[in-house]
Amino acid sequence: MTTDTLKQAAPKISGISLGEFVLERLRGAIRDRRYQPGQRIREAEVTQWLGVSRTPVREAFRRLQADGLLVLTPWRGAQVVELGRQQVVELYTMRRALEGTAAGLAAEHASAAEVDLLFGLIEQDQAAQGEPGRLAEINRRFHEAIHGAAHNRYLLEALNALDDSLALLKSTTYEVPGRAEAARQEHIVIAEAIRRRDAGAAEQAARAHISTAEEARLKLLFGDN
Amino acid sequence: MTTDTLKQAAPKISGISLGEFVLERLRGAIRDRRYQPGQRIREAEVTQWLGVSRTPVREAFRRLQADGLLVLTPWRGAQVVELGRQQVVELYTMRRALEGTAAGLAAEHASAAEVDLLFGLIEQDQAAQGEPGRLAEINRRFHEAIHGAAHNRYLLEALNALDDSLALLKSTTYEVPGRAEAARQEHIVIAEAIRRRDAGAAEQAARAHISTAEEARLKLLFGDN
DNA sequence: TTATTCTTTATTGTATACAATTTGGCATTG
DNA sequence: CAATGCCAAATTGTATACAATAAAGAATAA
Repeated sequence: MTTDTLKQAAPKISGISLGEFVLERLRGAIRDRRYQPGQRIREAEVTQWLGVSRTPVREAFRRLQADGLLVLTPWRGAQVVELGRQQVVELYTMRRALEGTAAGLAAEHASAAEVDLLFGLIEQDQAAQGEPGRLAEINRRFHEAIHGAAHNRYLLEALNALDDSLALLKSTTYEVPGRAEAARQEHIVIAEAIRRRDAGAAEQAARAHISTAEEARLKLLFGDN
Repeated sequence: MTTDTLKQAAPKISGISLGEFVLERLRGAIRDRRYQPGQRIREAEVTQWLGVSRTPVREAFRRLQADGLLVLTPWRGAQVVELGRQQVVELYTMRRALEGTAAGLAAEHASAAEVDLLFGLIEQDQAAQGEPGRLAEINRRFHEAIHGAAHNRYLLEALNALDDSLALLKSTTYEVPGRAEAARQEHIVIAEAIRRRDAGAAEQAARAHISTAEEARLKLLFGDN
């Protein structure tokens, strides 16, 4: 078995359906790279792992296909998506557009509490110097805060799906020397534009932030320079 | 039966799976409003309509849920999504962002043939004056041409999903007096920006185009002014 | 009569049996 | 030895039986 040897108990009385249960477990396993890109996932495998029948497993497969995490080939089943260089570039192009839009909308719609949250996270970031794990977590929450402040459910969904796709990529860009400090500075520029309700500046700052993140990512993955 | 009385023959030797077959039929039925927003779709109904078992029907339901066309409630099954005013506004916000991005990318990446196609469609549009059906079709192809010229598969997918969602709305904005002429002028501005490779101008023009379309749509649906 | 509880029925969630298809190995042949 | 065709095993696609749940109606009591 690829992931666990233990058969996991499926929720018997839990409110959610088995399909949802399997979906979340699989999504988690892919996010954590317990199923790696390119790897084939057999139905029987998941069936034994989670102690459910094939039906909910197949339902989960369909959802993950729609989210762009699995490729389903007829009669060959599911494979975790593998991202090539071109696809990474295209994903970052999408992310630049969506994060820019989110930042712009946040500048228009964010509540005072949401703005405070952004600056609170910047302070936490300052305090977490040199701890890559915590930095990545705080970074995630900073972006989630902006996504939420945009108050657009479709945009939020699209950004979540994008994050899942980017989780297919190995490691974090915070491993690049100096990336953490650069990111914090960029975050400050974005947050300040949002605070002064300057949608255009917030959008541009967010786009620039994603562009530098993309640069770091491509360097990390493919040794670009 | 809501849609057809005839039992449709499922493809026996066709290459695609029954799940895909059901998916496309259902998507079409929702696009054509044979299943209307808010309407409940029972599995047994589709089962009899298309002459397949419940399994492929349920697979199709899952995909349509992921695409935002169906709401699946546990133990209550599928309902076609109903869009309220707020959701329409949020969808158009997304569309403004994505169409703007597509136009900007098209300005950077479009081939000569793709640019020619855009202007060809503008000429066809000119010739189809006063035929709302043909105008809507040409409009669709114009936007598809831009989406394709952006050369970004994730963006393309997102725009297609968005189009499906907007198909949930009744009628076309071309019913608004003067909308056809305004749209053609806006198309020309976009196409010319793309031809002279001005990404910023193309993005702004596309955004403005979506904004006027949104205005027309809200007027049509909710009587805004 | 009205409210409430129980029962029945319709509908969806899950498991499993069966059919269709692919894949890998083996034998056969050039 | 290499190439090709065929068979068997593994795997997925589909149908269906059964379980769980919710919704609707009937019966009873206040």
